[in-house]
Amino acid sequence: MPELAEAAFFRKRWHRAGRRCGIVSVHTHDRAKVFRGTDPAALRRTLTGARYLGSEARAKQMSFRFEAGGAHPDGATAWLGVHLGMSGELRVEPFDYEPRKHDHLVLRVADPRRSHDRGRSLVFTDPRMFGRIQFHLGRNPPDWWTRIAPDILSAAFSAEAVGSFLRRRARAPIKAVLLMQERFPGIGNWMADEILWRTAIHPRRLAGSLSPTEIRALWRQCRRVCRSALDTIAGRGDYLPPDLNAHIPRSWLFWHRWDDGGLCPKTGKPLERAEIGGRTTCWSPARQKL
DNA sequence: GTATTTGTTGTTGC
DNA sequence: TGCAACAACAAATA
Repeated sequence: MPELAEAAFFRKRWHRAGRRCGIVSVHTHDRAKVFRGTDPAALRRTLTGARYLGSEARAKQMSFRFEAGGAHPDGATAWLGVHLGMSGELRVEPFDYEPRKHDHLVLRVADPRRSHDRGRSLVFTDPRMFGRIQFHLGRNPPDWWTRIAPDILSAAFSAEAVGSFLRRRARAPIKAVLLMQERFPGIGNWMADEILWRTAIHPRRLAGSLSPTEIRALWRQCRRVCRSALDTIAGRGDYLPPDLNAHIPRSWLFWHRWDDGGLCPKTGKPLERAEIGGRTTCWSPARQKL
C-alpha cells in the first residue's frame, strides 16, 4: 500500500484521533518482526502515560512525538517511528478494541479534558511485517528520522541533483533508479510508473541515456506527481478523504495499471506490463518508446 | 499446488 | 570501489 502519499494519509488519520490525548495503555505484539532493532518493553514503559505532541510524515515514514511519561526528565521527547513496509496500515478503532493477529502495536488514547469520550485505539497492522516500528527517547530527533533524503518538494531536490544521480546510476533502468530512496524519497512502484508515464519515458531506458530535456521533464513530473498525490490521497489542510483512493482521478495510470487489458487513459491504446528492476511495471507503449 | 503483491536489505559478482 | 542484480524476508489472495 504505502508510498509517500499513503504515509501522509495514515499519519493524518492517527493525528486526528490522537491530538490532545494522552496514552492510557500500550499493547505490543512483542515477537513481531516489525520491532526488529527496538525494545517493545521500553517502548511500552515510556509511552504509557505519555502526552501526544505532534507528528510528521516524510517519504514513506512517519514520526509521532510524545512527552514521555513515567520517570523521565521533564521535556524528554519520545519518538515513535512507523514504516508501513508493503502491507502496513494505521487504523483508528474504538477504545476497547481487542487486537487481532496482525495488530502489532495498539495505543489506547484519551483526551483528559473530555471525560464523556472514552477515547480511541490507534492500531498499527502489518500482515507481511516488512514494516517497522522504531523508538527513541531524547531531545533531538533520531538518526532514522534525520537521515531521510531531502524531500522531493524541497529546493534541495533540484534538476541538477537528479541529473548527477542519473549519471552515477547510468547503467540501471530508469524505473529502478526512481525507486532509490536516497534520491527519490517516498517514490514507490505505482508512483514511479505514474511519473514515467506522464513524462513519456520508457521504464527500460537506461538512466544514463536521458537527454537534459528529458531529465528536466522527469524532475518536474516527480514534483507534480508528489504534489497531486499528496493533495488527492492525504487531502489538503485539515480535510482527510474517507479512504485512500477516494479522490484519485480516473485519468491517472493508477486505476488502469493492474487491469488485464487495461487501456492508457491518454492514448486509449493497450497498456503493457513486465518486470523491470525487479518490480512489475506498467507503461503505455504508444507514448513511452525505447 | 502456482503466482501475485504500493518495500528494503544483504550478498554476490562485474 | 562503485554499481547492478537478485534472493530473502512473510502472509494473504486469486
